[in-house]
Amino acid sequence: MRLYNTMSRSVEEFSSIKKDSVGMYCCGPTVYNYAHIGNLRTYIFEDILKKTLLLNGYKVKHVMNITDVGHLTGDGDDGEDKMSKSAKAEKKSVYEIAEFYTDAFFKDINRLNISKADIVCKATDHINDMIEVIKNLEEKGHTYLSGGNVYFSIDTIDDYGKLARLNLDELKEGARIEVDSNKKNAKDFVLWFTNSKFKDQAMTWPSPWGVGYPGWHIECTAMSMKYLGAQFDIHCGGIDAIPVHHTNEIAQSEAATGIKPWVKYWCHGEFLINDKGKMSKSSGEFLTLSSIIGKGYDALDYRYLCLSAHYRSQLKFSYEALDSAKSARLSLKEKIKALRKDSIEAKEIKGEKALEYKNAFLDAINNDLHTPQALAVMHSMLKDGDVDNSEKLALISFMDQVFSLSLNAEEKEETVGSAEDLALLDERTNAKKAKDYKRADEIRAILLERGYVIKDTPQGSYLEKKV
RNA sequence: GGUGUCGUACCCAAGCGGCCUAAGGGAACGGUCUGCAAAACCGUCUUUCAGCGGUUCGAAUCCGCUCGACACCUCCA
Repeated sequence: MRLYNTMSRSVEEFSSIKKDSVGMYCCGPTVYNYAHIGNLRTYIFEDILKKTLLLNGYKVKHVMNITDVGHLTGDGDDGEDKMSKSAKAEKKSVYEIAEFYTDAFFKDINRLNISKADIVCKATDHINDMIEVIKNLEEKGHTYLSGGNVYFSIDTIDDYGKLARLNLDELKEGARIEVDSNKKNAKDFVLWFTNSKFKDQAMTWPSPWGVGYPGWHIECTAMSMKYLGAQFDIHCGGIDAIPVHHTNEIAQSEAATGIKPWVKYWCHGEFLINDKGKMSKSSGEFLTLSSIIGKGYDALDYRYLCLSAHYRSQLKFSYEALDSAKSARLSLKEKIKALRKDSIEAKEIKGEKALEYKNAFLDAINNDLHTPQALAVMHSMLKDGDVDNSEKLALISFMDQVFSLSLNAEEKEETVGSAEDLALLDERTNAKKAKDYKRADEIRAILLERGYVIKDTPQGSYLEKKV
């Protein structure tokens, strides 16, 4: 399979460090608020990547962190700790806040059919691992103490900023925030704080440098290496992580181990945008999964929408687009249900035409996760009269291993509607037989009002929940 | 101020020098089916790829300019 590597800015043939197994680390959420659907887009992309690797026969060890220790708010160095801020606003302890939003996050992930990481690790459970990395960096001379904090000195390495291709001379220091005067180089970053900028820093731990808390990047370095080793295959995240977070992770990780490259493939998901630009937690308004579900959409409608665009291009969110995804997904399910209604069992994919579709699908998905094309293959396949129905079902199941749209889910059908509703349906059938269309239409209207749509087939009529 | 990315038909979105007189989906409209609908199926929305100019035998795809959108240089997916 081929995969775009941000490090090389090109699509590369993927090969794992260890034969047949892949180590994959994905930056997880900071749990001080609900994830918005833009955040979720990245996890959907990572899920597609993981499932594509699995489909290609790799064993995947997928690690994701939960950032439950605060980061700064949007107000630069004077800001409040995000966790503390939420805690204060909701009158809960920071740990309660973290737990609450962690649960909410996994609920969202689950509704989106995103498989949970094999190892989910919390930052607060790994403070000692972080301290060990910082000690290591200190011994190797990559750090300095200033103003009570431990900083990483980027001038001690010669390839800082290689991932983002930062041109250090041209960056405008302090363009948007005031430069921390304790820093030797404006791009240096904190590994350990003892001198908190926050008045009521709630989470602190003892360390060789005093009581304090870790910097913003060290957790991913410490935890990824703990679970995946000093060198691993894939590191994912949102595209925004490239210039600062991932750049700093690379700096401190490679400085700590001396092994380069620390990570072989860097994969980043693009943003979901709306007419005002990207959604973001710090700029206030954002859409959560629950809010769109509240508007009558299924979480998987959103997943479908994400799959209809390539993960490396921005996706314009609108309700019109979401409606389109919803209709597409529903009609897909409808067609598949019709295939199943003929009581056909999914069988092996053997037919020449069916194999062509299977390969076309693999070509698409293995070509840098080209989900839009893969979806197009699926649609054409369903329309193709040369593929028999049982093979269609088998192909759907095969493709849905990656799509995860629950397309072929055996739903408890038949029993839609109460006994009373079904009696009405019967009455309508009889009315129709008696050519009493007036009564038949009345009943259809009544059932529609109760939220059911009648589907007439040669085998009889049945009810379906109105959508 | 610096650095990038992008602008595809009504909407979302692939395509990145010839197989493009542009995938796929959605919406809309027409037809088949149906007592009428719904669903399904078939067809139409397609000489056009922000605009202008250039390179080329050939451009949506490369180059230049203009206009517009977005992102990063703070935390952010």
